[in-house]
Amino acid sequence: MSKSRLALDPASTVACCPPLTAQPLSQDQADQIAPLLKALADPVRLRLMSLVASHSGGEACVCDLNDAFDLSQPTISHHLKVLHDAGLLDREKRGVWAYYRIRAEALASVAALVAYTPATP
Amino acid sequence: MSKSRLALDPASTVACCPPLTAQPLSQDQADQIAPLLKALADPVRLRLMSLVASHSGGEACVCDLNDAFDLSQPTISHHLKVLHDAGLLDREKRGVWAYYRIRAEALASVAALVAYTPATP
DNA sequence: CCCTAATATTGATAACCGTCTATGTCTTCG
DNA sequence: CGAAGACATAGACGGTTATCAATATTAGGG
Repeated sequence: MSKSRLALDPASTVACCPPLTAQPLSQDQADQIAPLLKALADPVRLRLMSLVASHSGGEACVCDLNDAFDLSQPTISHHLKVLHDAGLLDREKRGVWAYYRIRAEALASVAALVAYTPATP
Repeated sequence: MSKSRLALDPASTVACCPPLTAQPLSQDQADQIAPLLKALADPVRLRLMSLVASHSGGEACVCDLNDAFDLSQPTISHHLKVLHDAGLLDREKRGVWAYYRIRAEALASVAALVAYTPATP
């Protein structure tokens, strides 16, 4: 099943797919990448991603993230889990704190998908 | 009443937002762009988008799209409506047939969001 | 004018999702 | 050890979604 890409982390197998506009996606390709978009498709999770990404050092502690929202701590924890399970965030526990950081490869997969390659005449 | 077109001023649906990795998204920005991702975040709709985009002439008739799936005609019609309402597809009725085509600006909004602008040291 | 074919809409149902409260698991510190 | 703090997990609940069968709508052809 090796996709012959630069595999930095074995766990993710983050797809995969040619641009939407290049050729019809197979069902398998669509099934692989849809979960990534689904994980992103929530306002809270989008803000979490942007907070993590733009935090100094490229990582953010849950304690910082909780304060940015009017939501309960378990709710934020749930959203972080969704993003982590989708392969969009890495988690590292250091002492009592948990730090999250963007998985650039996963974002790149989405970017490749929605890249608009101009004309199909 | 039928609000089949909610905020369907096309210009307003093509947000909006800086790259995820550039700075924290405001809640308003997140609320604007999340629906686009939500509309995309389904395997059937991803395949519909890619089928439309890669069809000759840049447009596809529903009659062509139905045959590509093992789903009922109303289900495909529903997914096309979701994409249309999100501003991702344009619809044109010609005679008995309905033709859909990609709204490049909407896709570009998503592309801008997930674009990975390298390091924030 | 009806008949047929192409899409859209409606209404129902089962599955899923976001949120909360309550509780569990570690880790550190006194 | 035992208490406190940071985070995760479990379970419940209301709202949303994907799907289908049935029906409505519209357009073109006899």
